Amino acid sequence: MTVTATDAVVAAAETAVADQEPARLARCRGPVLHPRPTGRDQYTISEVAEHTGLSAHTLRWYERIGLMPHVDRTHTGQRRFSNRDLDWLDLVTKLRLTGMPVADMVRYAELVREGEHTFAEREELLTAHRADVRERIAELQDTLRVLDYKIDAYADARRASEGV
Amino acid sequence: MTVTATDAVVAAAETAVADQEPARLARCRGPVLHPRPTGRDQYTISEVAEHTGLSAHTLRWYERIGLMPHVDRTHTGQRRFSNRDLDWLDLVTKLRLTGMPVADMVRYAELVREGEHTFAEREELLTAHRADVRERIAELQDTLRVLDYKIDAYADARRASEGV
DNA sequence: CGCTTGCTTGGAGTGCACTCCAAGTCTCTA
DNA sequence: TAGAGACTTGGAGTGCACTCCAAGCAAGCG
Repeated sequence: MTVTATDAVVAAAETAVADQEPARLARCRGPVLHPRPTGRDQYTISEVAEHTGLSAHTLRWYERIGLMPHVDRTHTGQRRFSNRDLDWLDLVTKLRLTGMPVADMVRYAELVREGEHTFAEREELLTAHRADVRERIAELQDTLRVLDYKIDAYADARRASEGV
Repeated sequence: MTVTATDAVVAAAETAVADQEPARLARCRGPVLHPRPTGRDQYTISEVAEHTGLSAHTLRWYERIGLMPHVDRTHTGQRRFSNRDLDWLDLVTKLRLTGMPVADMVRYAELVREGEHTFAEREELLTAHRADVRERIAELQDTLRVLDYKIDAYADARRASEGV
């Protein structure tokens, strides 16, 4: 497989998001547990597992079902993940945490592999998922109100019985 | 099974949340699709399925695994759900939508059956779940930012190619 | 009375997303 | 160079939350 100009453009687009993300979101999180070592572009499967929190099993399974772009191999066939692979896994992990079905992520991965002419469909897919995510946030906040109410009720009951 | 004073108190506490909820949350939703008919306290399983969006299979299964309080039966053994059952199902549905495992909901149902002395543990259980929900909202909002960024990028690409 | 439709049960089946296994190969450290 | 430990594969197994099935009972209608 050769790397075409189109591939490069797509890859750049794909990578840009992950690249700019840590900076934007840094304030939301504590220190990253397993910072990516700088100046390296080769990771064993267990290093990637450690870094992403996915199991090595899951990483192999992702590759089997077409959710990973082709991962480099050593001359003896062992996987060597690149920083770009890690970027991709960061995105996949985010989408997974927001409940996107694996089948949809595989579809998205296919579109990415197919090149630039799938931009429109990718945008559609992500837009649909964004609507989902927004709905789910609303549901969660809905439930949060109920939880607050009930927890308050139980706390009141506790205080009343302790205070007597 | 007799209804004790404790049961009544607990039931009132359980019901209160569901009762006050539609009013509070009405602004967030369109018209309710299947409003509960007034002046009725007897529903067949298919009516409840229609109302809650759960399947009749699922309702029977909820009862089997102890997620429903005992449901009344006709003299021939058919289920007749009460308004209180519907209130309970509303809560269960909310908790389920926010990803509470069924096992945890069953545990909560048990605590409710056991009476007032389990208030503290119920509060704990709900508080733990609330923390979960908050974390998940944060995750979703995190991903929302990434989605916005990527969708924008694709939209820009589309506009650029159309505008040339 | 027969027909249709709805309800009952325990148990089996489904789909998703992993998760593990067995048997063999490779890499690293002493 | 020997041994520990990490890596490989296809396929089987797991856990969750339903989802359906078969066989039978019950209610309402023409």
